[in-house]
Amino acid sequence: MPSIQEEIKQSRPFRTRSQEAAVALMRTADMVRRAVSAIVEPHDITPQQYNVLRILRGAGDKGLPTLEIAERMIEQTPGITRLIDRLEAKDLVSRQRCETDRRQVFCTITREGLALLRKLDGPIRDADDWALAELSTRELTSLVTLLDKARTGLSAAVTQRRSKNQINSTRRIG
Amino acid sequence: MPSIQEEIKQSRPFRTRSQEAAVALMRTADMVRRAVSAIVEPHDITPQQYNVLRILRGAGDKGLPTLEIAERMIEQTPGITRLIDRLEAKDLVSRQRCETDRRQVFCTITREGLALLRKLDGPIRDADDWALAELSTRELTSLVTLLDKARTGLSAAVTQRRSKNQINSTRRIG
DNA sequence: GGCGATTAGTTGACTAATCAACTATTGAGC
DNA sequence: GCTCAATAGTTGATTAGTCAACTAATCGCC
Repeated sequence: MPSIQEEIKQSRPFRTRSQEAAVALMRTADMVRRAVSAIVEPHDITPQQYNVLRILRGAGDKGLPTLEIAERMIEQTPGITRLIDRLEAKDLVSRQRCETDRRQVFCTITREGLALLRKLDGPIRDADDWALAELSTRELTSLVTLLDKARTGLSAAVTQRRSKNQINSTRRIG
Repeated sequence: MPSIQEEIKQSRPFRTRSQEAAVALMRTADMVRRAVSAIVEPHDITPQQYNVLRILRGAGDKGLPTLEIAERMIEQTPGITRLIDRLEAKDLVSRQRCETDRRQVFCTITREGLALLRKLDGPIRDADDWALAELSTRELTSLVTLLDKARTGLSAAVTQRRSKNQINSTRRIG
């Protein structure tokens, strides 16, 4: 098994365990991201676009307003408009302005979008299962619990930089 | 504590625990990435550029060849050349062609680069510690162990798409 | 020592992400 | 019902990431 120190060939060991944990977390997540990428890219969508389609399938027929989708994404992005532009261009998503509140635009997954997801469901589930096959059910539960706990602390740290819309650019004065 | 189901407001629960774990992993990693980003961006470097500087500091005076850096990065990227171009433009890194093997280019961190890292060391360590403060030392150890184990399975799944150089583009025929 | 294969890295063309600034619509208070 | 603030989303300009194709240097080996 690849200890982190070995894997990144860092000469000195980690100063703190939390630093080691943070690096392990990021490296593992990157591998998962690339595994997902390898599955969805042959169908000409990115992992983020896949994420949007999954969210919209979960949302059902009435769809969701654009920024609501952005909030639910696994990786937050300010580029939600153009992300959905690209999905709309491929006819995987359709948009319609809300009549009761004309500021909002509801996005819905199309038949084509649903068909694409159905093709990907099996491979993605298999990949997740196989990728994490090293871990027992108990270990998976434990991992999820630890990650949930970590996010509790992190949500304080990140102080929810994007309230709803774009990042609120807390940059230095200079 | 925010259960994942709640957090992403997914109507139906996860089909498998490994899927839930994969999502928890990615969401947590994204939060860590943004926390790091919030610290390093005011100094006009990206988290990836920060990662390169850290690697080069670890490598010492003799530096490292370009692609060796790419291999050690937390998030793999094929754009290593231009990433280092940007660091060189800011005088944080210097490059020098290797005399014994003129194909290689050794990259070294500059005095300015080291000075920048010194400014960031404290805040980054504090952020890691504080962010993961919800977890006890035992829990952190457990988390690292579980993540290491997960990567063992994943490295088989991802089948090391980039051997050394760029991604070897195993794309569909059509 | 010459020739094909391999390795190291760069470049060009294209796509995607980012942030600020903008329009359109709604809500709140008077 | 008018004005000011807030919300929802888009657009423009710039920067960064991606992949294929390329150059240059070295290696294997006959």
